[in-house]
Amino acid sequence: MNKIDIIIVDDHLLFSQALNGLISNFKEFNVLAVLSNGKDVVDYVSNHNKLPQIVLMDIQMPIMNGIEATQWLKDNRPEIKVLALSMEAEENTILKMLRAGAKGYLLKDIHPRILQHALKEVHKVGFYYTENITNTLLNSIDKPEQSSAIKLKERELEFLKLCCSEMTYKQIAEHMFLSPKTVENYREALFEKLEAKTRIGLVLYAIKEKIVIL
Amino acid sequence: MNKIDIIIVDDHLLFSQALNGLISNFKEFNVLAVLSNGKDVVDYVSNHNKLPQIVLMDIQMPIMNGIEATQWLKDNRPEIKVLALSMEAEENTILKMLRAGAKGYLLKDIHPRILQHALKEVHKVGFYYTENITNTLLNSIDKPEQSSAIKLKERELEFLKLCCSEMTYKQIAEHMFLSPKTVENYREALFEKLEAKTRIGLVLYAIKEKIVIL
DNA sequence: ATAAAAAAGGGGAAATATCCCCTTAAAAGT
DNA sequence: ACTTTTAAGGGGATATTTCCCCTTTTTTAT
Repeated sequence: MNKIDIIIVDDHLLFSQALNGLISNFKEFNVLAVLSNGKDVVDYVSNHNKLPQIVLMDIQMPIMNGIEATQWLKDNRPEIKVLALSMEAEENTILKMLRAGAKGYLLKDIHPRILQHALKEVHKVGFYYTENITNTLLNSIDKPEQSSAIKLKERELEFLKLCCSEMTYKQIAEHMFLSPKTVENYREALFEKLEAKTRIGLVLYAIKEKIVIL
Repeated sequence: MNKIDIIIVDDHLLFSQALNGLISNFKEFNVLAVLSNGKDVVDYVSNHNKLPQIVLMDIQMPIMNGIEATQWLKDNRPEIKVLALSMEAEENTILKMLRAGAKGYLLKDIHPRILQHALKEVHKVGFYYTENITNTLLNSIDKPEQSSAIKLKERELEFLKLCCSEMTYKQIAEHMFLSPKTVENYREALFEKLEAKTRIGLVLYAIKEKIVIL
């Protein structure tokens, strides 16, 4: 009987190693590699002949996160199924991950048996969506405004991040090598896009959307 | 040879089960139980004769968190050593956990061997402090103000929360039934206490300290 | 009881932020 | 080739924030 090859990607070594042990005990599966960030997956897939059938992917990781890595796999190796495994139960994150191509989304507080079942399903039918995830999707349909849909340009993002410091606009301008007047344009553009009336509003948006992390 | 009895406490079932497998493979240890929050530890310890020598404790858990559970153990069963195992690397959390009586503090991204070594050390000499933790302690000594120790008065807190909205100070004054000039006093007092130079600084503080939740 | 601290309010000035409307040059789309 | 969009910058006015120094009344400590 052929085992299903799996790659585990998680930056918490203790977790990924423990998971390795766990999955290796499932008779259907073989852990091909345990990697610690998205970049490692890209490298692995680019340099090995034997590829995994399933990648069990964390989301928050350094260098290249799970969303970017999943997108890359969808674009370059669509035959590899990604199953997301994260602690993050936030709607936005789930949506981003699914849009990037994940075939399922599990939370880290599930029972090992669920993981085993999910892996088998992903292999057999190509996906595994829990009730949890489905509900989240339903919720996000109900709300008209999906905040994260607002796309900011590189420079706007840079400006927004700087707004979340105690710099004045003049200082921000210097930092961005722009005239204070140009920086004002950025401010006004963001006020409109993000429906903010003051700089505080920009800061609140940036933090809510995790554009800046505190 | 007597094995060292351990209890694992973590609300992420997948992680705790995987950890269980991992530790059970270490020949020196025996996993007595896998529990999912602080309250379960208190119940377990209260109702069993065979007690663990070490509790491997997560921090963020529902019902009763790791800090409270560790404090309870210190007060009621001081012979049981608690080794904290968390993803949270924030200074405040580490300090709280150590003050509550933890004999060490590991991050979840360590190598399994470190965990094994830490458990052995905790059993042998009673504690295991990594370089990481020691540095954090040193840092917190260097800064005179240990953030969460800053105590704000009721009214200051109310004002601070309002600062985290798009209201102007004049509007905040009306809302608090104060003159704009009095509100200015609050602002200046908070600038000093929280070492902020602008209102943005106040907002960042309030969010960091979870005085306002986004 | 009395000194000290806290709470409330103020004057006046300079710096910043906010608003609205406008110009020019480069880039992108068609 | 031509229009549209974007990036960069400006003028000028008003509102808000920030700063520093001050008074009065009420609370709190000793």
